[in-house]
Amino acid sequence: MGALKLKQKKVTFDDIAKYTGFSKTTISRYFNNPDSLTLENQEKIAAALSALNYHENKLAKVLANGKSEFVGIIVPNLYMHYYSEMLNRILSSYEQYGYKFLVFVSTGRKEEERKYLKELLAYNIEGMIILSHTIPSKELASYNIPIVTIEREDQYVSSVNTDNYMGAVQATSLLIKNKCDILIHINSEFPSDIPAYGRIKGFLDICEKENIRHELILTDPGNTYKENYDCILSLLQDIKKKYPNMKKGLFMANDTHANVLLNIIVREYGTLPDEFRIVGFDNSPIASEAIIPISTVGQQIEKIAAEAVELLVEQMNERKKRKPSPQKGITHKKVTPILIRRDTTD
Amino acid sequence: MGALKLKQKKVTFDDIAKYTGFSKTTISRYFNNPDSLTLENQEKIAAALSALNYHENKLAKVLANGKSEFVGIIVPNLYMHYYSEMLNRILSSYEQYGYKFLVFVSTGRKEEERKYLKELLAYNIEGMIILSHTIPSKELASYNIPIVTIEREDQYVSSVNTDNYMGAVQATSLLIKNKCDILIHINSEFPSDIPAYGRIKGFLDICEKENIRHELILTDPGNTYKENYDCILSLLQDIKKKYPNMKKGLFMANDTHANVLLNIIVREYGTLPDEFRIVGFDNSPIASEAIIPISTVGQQIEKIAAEAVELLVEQMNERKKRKPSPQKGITHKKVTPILIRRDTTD
DNA sequence: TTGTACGCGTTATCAC
DNA sequence: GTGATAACGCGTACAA
Repeated sequence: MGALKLKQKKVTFDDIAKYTGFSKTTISRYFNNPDSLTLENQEKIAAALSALNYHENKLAKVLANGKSEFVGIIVPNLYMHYYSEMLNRILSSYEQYGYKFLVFVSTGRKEEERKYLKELLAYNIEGMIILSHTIPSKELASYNIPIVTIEREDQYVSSVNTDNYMGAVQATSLLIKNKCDILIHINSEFPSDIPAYGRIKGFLDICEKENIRHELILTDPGNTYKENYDCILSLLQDIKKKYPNMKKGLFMANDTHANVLLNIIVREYGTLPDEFRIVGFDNSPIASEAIIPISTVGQQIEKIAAEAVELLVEQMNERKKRKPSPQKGITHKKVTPILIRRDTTD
Repeated sequence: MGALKLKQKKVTFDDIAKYTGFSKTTISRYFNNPDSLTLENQEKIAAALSALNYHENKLAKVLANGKSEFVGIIVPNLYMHYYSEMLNRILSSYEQYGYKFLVFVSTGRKEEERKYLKELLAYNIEGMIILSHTIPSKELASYNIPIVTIEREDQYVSSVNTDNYMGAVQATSLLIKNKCDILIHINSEFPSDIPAYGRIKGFLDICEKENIRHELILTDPGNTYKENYDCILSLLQDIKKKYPNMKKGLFMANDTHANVLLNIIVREYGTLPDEFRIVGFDNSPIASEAIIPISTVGQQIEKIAAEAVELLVEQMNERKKRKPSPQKGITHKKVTPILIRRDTTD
């Protein structure tokens, strides 16, 4: 062989062992149980490590002890601030727990998402956090691995969700306090088993309880700004005709829609007339960046992420100890949102 | 042992081998070179796989053949739309290339980021994509592993960047065509070796070439909306005093700042007076969601991500073939941005 | 076309 | 406190 390093062979415990005169076992112990070595020998090994420029190989470690320190994540997308911020917070938990995250973005197609799950399992992930809505929780549960979902259907798995019902109650109550004559909630149609349905229920319950005139509008406003705009513009025209001379309290499904509505109104009136009060949902950046800062129901993304990771870590630790594992029941946590009053309400 | 599965031992090639009467090798071939088996035997093995409910173990595979199919990513944050959208596109390349992504969010601290790099290397990643600015490219290059950076200092590594200079040229030219009397570029101070510096240079070059009166304002407008607002409000007041009765063309560093500026003006005047023309940068959602849709220089995030992944894949493939590898020189790609005219310019 | 034997780099289980 | 040796699950010469 020539002089130059042709293969860049990696330094292993074996090399360290030969170099120091110890056995591989002792080198392993240096990392996993250093106190069992004499200080002198610890130093010898430490010197060898830097002399040989050793780099650890976690894959070999995983194969030997089964602990990959991997967590899988599947998010629906990253263009919605809610998801990217949630991912941000989840990833940041590395500092605290040391888990590494394998991240997939869903296309919404079941078959592809199953491929993701298969890949994740092939890498011995210890658990996963699912935000995508594609695979039913029953199927997720069948994988028999620690799972926590966030803000999605969660009948058969552990989850952390915003208390959407309470959020809607807060928003609706604020509009009532604003002395609105008619309350309108604009949202999309979706099944009653996903957490966001609580927003609709909360709105209806409070309106009925307080005996306030109200209307629920369920429609699909599309995915682009233009589609949102056209849809909400047409809704607003109907509303103005239907409820003239009444103070209208508009509870929008999210801040993006609230902003569209606000823009339409401000472009027409030059300002937000007293006749309209608006509350959004999420406290995404657009709510504060809007031409008139939007009152909104603030999801506590940081807290949700923290609780989700904590819950998952608990389950993963559980699994490392017990053998038969007493099938600890699933846990559903709720995080209460915070009403943020800005300038689209009194 | 009791009757219940206490350990959930995983099915391995050995189990399949015993079940079918073949050797492990043949099972391995079934996956990696199926054509070398008779069709009959392929079916036998396929049957065994589902009978025993086999699940592949990629970690073992990696340990044996060295190909982890892992790519590491370090992003500065995910609250900026630019980064989350870029991550989105990069992750989506899984469909095309099959690489799995280990994602870290930088805290900006060098020591911690080195820990991330160490972790990534410990898992035998085949390459990495770096968006964070923390570690100098010289140090990155020393890791001696395929690397592509995006929109950051890139002297010693391959990279894909927006052609910031051309973007600035387009924005500035648009303001000139709008017959502005004075052109102002508001940006932050940063070193001249990062790509974004091209925005400043492009602005200055065109203004001087066209002999247009101009001013460059370098300042740190802070990280929150409030800080942005206060800073830009004060800047605007100065500008109005300094250039009364002149048509002012304002080229902002990004759409977020452009939106803040726009909001300040619209709140004061009720609209955007002809006296002000505004161009942002990035084409982030806020540009189209603003009270008046903002003209901007659109970064082609999807294209940048695609080029970055392609470049990285090339390098990773290169490395799989050659032994001494002729140290293929580093590559710097530039993607031209697209000027998007909306309503804050004529 | 199929099988044998060993290597990948670490941990676990016993010994001493 | 330290060391042999056998896993962990799969790939790959080499042989047959």
